[in-house]
Amino acid sequence: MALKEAPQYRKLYEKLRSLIEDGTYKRGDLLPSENELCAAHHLTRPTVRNALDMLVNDGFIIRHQGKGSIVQGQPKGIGILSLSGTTSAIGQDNLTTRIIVKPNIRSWEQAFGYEITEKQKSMGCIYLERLRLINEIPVFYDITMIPNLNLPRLTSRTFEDRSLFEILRKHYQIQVKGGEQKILAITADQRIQEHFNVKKNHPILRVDRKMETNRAGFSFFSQIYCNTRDYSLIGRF
Amino acid sequence: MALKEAPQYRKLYEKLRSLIEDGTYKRGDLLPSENELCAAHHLTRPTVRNALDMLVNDGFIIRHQGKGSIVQGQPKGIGILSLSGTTSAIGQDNLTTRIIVKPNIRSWEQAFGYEITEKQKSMGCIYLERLRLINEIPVFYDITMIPNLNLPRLTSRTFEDRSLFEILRKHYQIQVKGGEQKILAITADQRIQEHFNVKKNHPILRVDRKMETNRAGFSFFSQIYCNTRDYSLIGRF
DNA sequence: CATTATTACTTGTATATACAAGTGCAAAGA
DNA sequence: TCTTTGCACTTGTATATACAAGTAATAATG
Repeated sequence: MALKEAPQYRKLYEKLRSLIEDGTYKRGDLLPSENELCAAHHLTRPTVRNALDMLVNDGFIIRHQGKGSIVQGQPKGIGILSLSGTTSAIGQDNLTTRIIVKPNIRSWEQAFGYEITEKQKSMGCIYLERLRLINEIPVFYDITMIPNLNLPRLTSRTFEDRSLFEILRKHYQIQVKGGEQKILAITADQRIQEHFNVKKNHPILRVDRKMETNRAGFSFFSQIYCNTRDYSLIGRF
Repeated sequence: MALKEAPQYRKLYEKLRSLIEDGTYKRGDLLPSENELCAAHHLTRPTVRNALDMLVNDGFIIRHQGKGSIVQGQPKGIGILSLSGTTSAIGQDNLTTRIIVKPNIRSWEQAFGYEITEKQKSMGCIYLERLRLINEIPVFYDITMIPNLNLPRLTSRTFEDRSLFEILRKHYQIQVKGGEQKILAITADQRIQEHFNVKKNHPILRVDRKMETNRAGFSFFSQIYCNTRDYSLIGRF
C-alpha cells in the first residue's frame, strides 16, 4: 500500500510552515505575495491560496487585503498547549525528551476516561510514556495511547527528536483537527513526585485529552502531568 | 458608513450553519451535495466549497470523498471553560454567582502579568470579583479587570444574571474574538481556602486570561481560580 | 508645501472547466 | 446465487481567468 503523494497545496503548506517554524520568516514579516509564490512554485493562485488558507487556519499567518500575508508566529496551538507545542512555546534548544516507557503494543479498555470503540479495543494500542525537561528541569510527563491501526513502523520511530504530531502529519497524512480535553489540578502522587523531584502535596496540572484527526474514527489520547512551578501552560484561543 | 454586503460564500455558510444549529440537519445527516447546492443557490462549485470549508473549519461538518458532507453537530467553543462534573452537563439552574467585590473603578499597572497600554493605565479599570457555585459548591473564583473606556453604566449593571460576554456583546457590540491564557496549578492561599472551604495544600487551578475583542486595542482580563476536585474544566479545541 | 489623484501593487471574490479518486449500487457475468 | 464489472454519483485537486477592493507610494495639482 504505497502512500499517495501529497497534493501540491499541501506540499507548499509544509514548506511555508517549516520556514516559519525555523525562523526564516519571523513574526511581522510579509510572506512572498501570492503571485510570487505562484511563479516560484509553478502553481496557480487558487492552489497557492489553498495553502495559505491552511496557514491562516492554523494561526501561522494573517492576511490583509492590499498588504499581504503577515507572519504571526507560532500556531494558536491546538487547545491549550500546542502539542507540537511544548516545542513551539519554549524553544527547541532547551527542551529534551526522555522516553520512560518505550512505544509498545498493549491492550486497552478505555483511555483516560474517554471511550474507545470495540474495534480499537481488539487492535490494542501503542503505548508510551515520556518525560520532558526544560533547561534540565522536568516539566511534563505524558502518557500517550494510539490505536494500533495501519501505522507501520510507528513504534520504531524516534519520539525524541520529532513531535508525535509532526510524525503523524508528515508520514501518515494524519492531521489533528480538534479534540476534547479535561483539565484539573491534583497533588503529585508517588511516581510523579519522583519524576518531577518534588515533595508531597506539590500541585500538579493534569490534562486528559482526546485528539481527533482527519482520518475518520481515528483518535488518540494522552494524559499530561505538568509541573507549573517554573513554566505555566500558555495557549491562544 | 454602510456595511458592505456579505459575500456569497459567507451567506451560504450562514444559511447552512443556521440549518444545522436549528436542527434541520441533524448529526449524521448528509448535506445536499455540492452540485445540488450550486444549483439551488446559483453558485459555482468553488464558491460552494468555500462555504463548506468554513463549516468544516468550525467543526459543523466533515466531508468524505465519494460520500458527501456529514453533519457533525455543534461547533468547537471558544477557549475552555465549559464545565463537566460527574453529571454530564450542568444546567444553568445549578450555577449561582455571588459578587464578592462589586464593580468599581480603580487604577492598575498591569493585569495578571499581561501588559497594558499607557492610555489604559491612565483611564483606570473596572474591577470586580465573583464567586461561582455549582450545586451550592464553590467552584470558581474570578477577578475581572476591564479597561475603563467608553462603557457607560457598566459598573451598575448586574453581573449576576448575565454573563459578562453577553453584556458586552449585546450592549456594547463588543465581541470576544480570541485571547491568550496561562494555566497553572497552585495550592490554595488563605483567601482561596476560605472561599472554597478547603484546607491548606489543596490543589487549585489558576487561569490568567487576556480576552481580545473586535474593537481594536480593547482587551480585558481575568484571573480564575478553580477547585477541580468535583468538577474539572473541559473544553474542545 | 500640502493635498489630491494616479498607479501599481496586494488580497478578496467568483466563474468556468477538467480530471482524479473514493463510494455505493445496479447490471452483467460466472 | 455470488462475484465482478461498470456506471453514476460524490468530493478532491488543479488550472485559467476576470474583476473588485484595499494599501501604499508616487506623481500631479492646488
